[in-house]
Amino acid sequence: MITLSEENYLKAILSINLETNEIVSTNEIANILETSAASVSEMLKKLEEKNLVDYEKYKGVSLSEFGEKLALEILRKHRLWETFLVNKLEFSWSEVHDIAEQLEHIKSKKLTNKLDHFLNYPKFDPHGEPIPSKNGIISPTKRVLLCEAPTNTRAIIMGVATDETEFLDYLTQLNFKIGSKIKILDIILFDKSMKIEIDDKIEQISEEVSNNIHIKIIK
Amino acid sequence: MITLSEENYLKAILSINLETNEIVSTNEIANILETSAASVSEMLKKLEEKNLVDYEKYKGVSLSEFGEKLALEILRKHRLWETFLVNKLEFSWSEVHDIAEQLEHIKSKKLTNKLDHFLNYPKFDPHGEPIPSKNGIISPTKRVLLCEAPTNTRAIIMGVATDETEFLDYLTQLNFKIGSKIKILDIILFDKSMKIEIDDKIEQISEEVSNNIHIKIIK
DNA sequence: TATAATTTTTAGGCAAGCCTAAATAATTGT
DNA sequence: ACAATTATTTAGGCTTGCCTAAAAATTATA
Repeated sequence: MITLSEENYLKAILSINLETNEIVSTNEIANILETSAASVSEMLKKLEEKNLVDYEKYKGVSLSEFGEKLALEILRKHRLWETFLVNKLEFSWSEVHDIAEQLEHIKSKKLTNKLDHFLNYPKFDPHGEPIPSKNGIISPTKRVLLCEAPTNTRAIIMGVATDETEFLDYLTQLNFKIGSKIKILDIILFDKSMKIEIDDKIEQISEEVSNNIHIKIIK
Repeated sequence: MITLSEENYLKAILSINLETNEIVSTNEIANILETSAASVSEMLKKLEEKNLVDYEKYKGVSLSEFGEKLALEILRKHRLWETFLVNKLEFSWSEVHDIAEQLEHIKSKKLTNKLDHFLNYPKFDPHGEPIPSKNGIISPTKRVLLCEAPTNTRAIIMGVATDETEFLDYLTQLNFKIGSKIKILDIILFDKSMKIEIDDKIEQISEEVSNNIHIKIIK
């Protein structure tokens, strides 16, 4: 059995490694977990014992195959729960992290998979971070939302962040489709609404809409 | 801050007390928590320190006002999560307990209340146990389901256990309403379907239906 | 009511996970 | 290259929550 602390160490190692792609140092872990380097050293020895990490004293640590599998499961749970909190319980993006931090430790594969199904197999969490699949596959790219792009950006629509019928109907009406090429002509400071060029027409969309459109920037 | 172990002790004391209405003994707690009486003694001292229980050595323990409040919150969370798992994620009644045992320790009042709202303020969990309200009010009666009553029972319909439209429409069609007086005329052994007398008419309903009707037995 | 049986508490220990201080290894700058 | 700095590990201690064995209190029984 893996303890809650061990799970947090694995998660920390994974998240540092996803950022740096390098072997992870004791201090980096200590910073993230807000603990002492001494405690980290101790724990790394235990994780090595359990074959969850590959650790060389004074050199650094990386996840073993098994450790990575577990860490990805925790990350998957974290991001699925965040999605649940925002999409189903109507929490705002900013307040879900601490709760998901607790929920990610709930142990039940069946629960995770049923939650995934209930949420309609989301690919990104409410922060735009990719959700690892059941098999531990994780997209390397953070989603870019239309609302985050600056004026004059040219982009291709990649997906939507919500499946609400009203929203999808509205997109159809605007002729916004996966693959459509758009250009941001203007962003109104007051309400962050956008003037968008699409198919040689100009449409104005609110932030609530641009917030829910996933794009890839081109050129 | 209250620890996970402490929460489990409070919950154990509450559940024993709800059954017996008496001061709770060390051994009873040890049995429920599958731990030693010695450990229980130790913990009771700590809980007393924190004003969570009233404890007299060798005599027994009861929850303080504050301890009871916390224990009811945990019970509320447990039963709300069970309801979520069954009603939303389509778990069966029998497999949710262990998962809810984990979920009940998630700390966020806002989450609990939003979950309650999302579930449409259920009064009973999938096992028919009453769910404590936000203010810690808990109905003293376990729900009785129509499917659990024997032949010849006269009863009044008190509520439904699901809000599915198809189900509610069917009830309307049968003229089953809150307050309707019914009598169980016969229960078919083979499929547990019931012959019910209502308004001088006789209707036959399947177990799936009787399973979802909440009654009060009369006479 | 005195003794036996049971229940509960105390005493002493153990593992997990944290800490600080001290020692050791690795890295950096000259 | 080697001294100074920084990073990491080891040593020794603390708390929480558990354990077993023994002692003390309570309850049951003869």
